[in-house]
Amino acid sequence: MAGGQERELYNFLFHDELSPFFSQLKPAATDSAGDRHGLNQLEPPPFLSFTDVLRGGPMADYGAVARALGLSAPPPDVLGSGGTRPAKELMVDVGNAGNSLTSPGGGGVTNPATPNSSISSSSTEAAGDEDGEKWKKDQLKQEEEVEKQQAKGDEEGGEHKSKKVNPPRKKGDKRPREPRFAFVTKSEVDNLEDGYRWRKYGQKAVKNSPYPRSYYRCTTQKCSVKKRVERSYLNPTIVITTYEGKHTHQCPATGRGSTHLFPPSPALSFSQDFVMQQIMQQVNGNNMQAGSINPNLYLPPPLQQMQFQDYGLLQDMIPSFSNDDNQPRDI
DNA sequence: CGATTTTGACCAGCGC
DNA sequence: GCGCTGGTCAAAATCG
Repeated sequence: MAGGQERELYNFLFHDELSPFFSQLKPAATDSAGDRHGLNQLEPPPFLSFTDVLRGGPMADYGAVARALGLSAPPPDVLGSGGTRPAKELMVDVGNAGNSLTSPGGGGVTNPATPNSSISSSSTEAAGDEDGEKWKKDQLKQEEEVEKQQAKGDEEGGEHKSKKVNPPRKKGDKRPREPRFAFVTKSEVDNLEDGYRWRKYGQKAVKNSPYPRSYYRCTTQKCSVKKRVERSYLNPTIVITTYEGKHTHQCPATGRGSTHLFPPSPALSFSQDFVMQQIMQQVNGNNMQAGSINPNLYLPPPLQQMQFQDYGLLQDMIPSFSNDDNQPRDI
């Protein structure tokens, strides 16, 4: 991967789509006076461990987020501080993080004790209990429908090749969203190497943006993880990668002697795997013993994370991400 | 030749 | 109801 060392990575945790995230950026935010909202403003508070972050830690409330982002009261030393950060991360739970791909009771690879699970509950709550209930109902309903459809399909003798036959959903049946995680990455390349293999299945123009959004699916059979990749139109060096779903397999990269010493533990969600990989890259770059790092206990200083739990909040926050002026290129 | 990408069309959800 | 938009499909094109 070309941009491995040349990027700043921002991971966010928030609800709902990323699209409005950048599409609503105001160009005006890029003027020089707006520097205080630049990416370099994203100086999170001290150290957050993954556990902290994923459990809805210190960044969970708007005030903290806003402060950290310099929306209202930026820390005086945020600009250009920490000159040698190879990467910054903010992790965004982009949606139904509470609904693990592995269905409740489905066992699967989900470890109920994973930080991810913790996020989900808190973020789901943040999203609103009603929605949560609704989703559960929808899912149950959909499962029933799917079963019916499958039974019917079997009787009728298989797949007919009309479009849109795959999702046998009824009108009004909302498709349940997978847990989603967005990573905002400063990178030259769109398709960031995350160890998995992806096949592009679509591309759409993004409203208010000259840059298209690409849709990828994990090429591994039976793995339904998807990701979307788009660029910020205000800051083309920023790539927003949104992962949806959970890998049901090990990371191919780790299977063939990748430099990441992290085992693709099924206990970690794919997103965490990814974050871990990013961390390990950073860690390795800092002459640290990757194998000695416990992801739950240690977050390398170069990686600083924030968690946002409210989509509306994100929208408010976005302008602070839009301005790339005088962004520190601390590579 | 299989895998992947491109691209236009289709569909669903949502706001007005 | 209509139009807009996001997401997906699938045939064709391209790549390795």
